Amino acid sequence: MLHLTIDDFDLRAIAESGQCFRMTEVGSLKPGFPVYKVIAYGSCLLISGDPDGDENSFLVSCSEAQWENIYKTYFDLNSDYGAYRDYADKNDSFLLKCIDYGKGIRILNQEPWEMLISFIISQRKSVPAIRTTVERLCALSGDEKVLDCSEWHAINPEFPESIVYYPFPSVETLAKYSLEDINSTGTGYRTGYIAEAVRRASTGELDLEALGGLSDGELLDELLNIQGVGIKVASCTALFGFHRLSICPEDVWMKRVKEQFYSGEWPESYKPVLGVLQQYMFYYARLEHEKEKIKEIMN
DNA sequence: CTCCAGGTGATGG
DNA sequence: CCATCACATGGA
Repeated sequence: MLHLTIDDFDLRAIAESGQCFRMTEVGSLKPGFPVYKVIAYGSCLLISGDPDGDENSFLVSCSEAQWENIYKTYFDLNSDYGAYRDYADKNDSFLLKCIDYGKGIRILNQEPWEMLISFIISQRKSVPAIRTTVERLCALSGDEKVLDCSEWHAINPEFPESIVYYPFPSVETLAKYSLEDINSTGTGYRTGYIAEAVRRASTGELDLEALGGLSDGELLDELLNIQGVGIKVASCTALFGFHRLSICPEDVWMKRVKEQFYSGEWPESYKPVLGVLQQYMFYYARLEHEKEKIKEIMN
């Protein structure tokens, strides 16, 4: 277990801002200190706030070397989010409110292949349903790994001693599955889209690694060539899988925000980091909506 | 049981 | 170009 000091970093805001489906709460060290399980790049990390430290103190389950080599980049900790937030216009009270609310958000550096498949699955599904289907797709491989949690269990006996997890399946792994296999995970009408993307990736016709060198526009065009990938899924893959921070995925929520607060057009000055600003807005809009729903139920 | 979910492609004007 | 519509399933 490693102790770290991390500035401008909010686990909940990252986990709940709709960018990843495999970062979930798995218990807590004590009330108010949830532990998050993060599955990425073939391994699994536990991370939580440090009950004995200040708000910038965190505990992680990996070694110093793993933290430096994998997770610092994964959590995008070498970027200055204060500089991104400075793009906000001082008179844009809506964005300032979102930024205040979502301070600590990071745009994770996730794997392109996982993003592509996950966001194909995401269309017309709720986030909990997406998580379920992605987990089932990962478990299909039977490639069961076990994470030792004894140090966490020692702090809180209610925390499990070990956690089983499955890495996200590679192209080669997915290529072994039949349509029925894929469909059994709950992919519904998107099963054919996934199978076709897998087929193209396994023949080399689709080479995601090679797309990293393209411009934003070229990258989107290549992604849009994939069946079942429209502008929304392509944008999410570009932003979350290729870290293209100027690309803004426009779902129903962002369209509403754009109409209501920006008269249908994003300010030109926001465009270089619109993907980042969008993440603050999305997080705010979604959580405010949840609050409204709760109010309705109470009345 | 009903309703809806970080959409997309096909079809028809 | 824009408006509709079907689409499979899980979660609430």
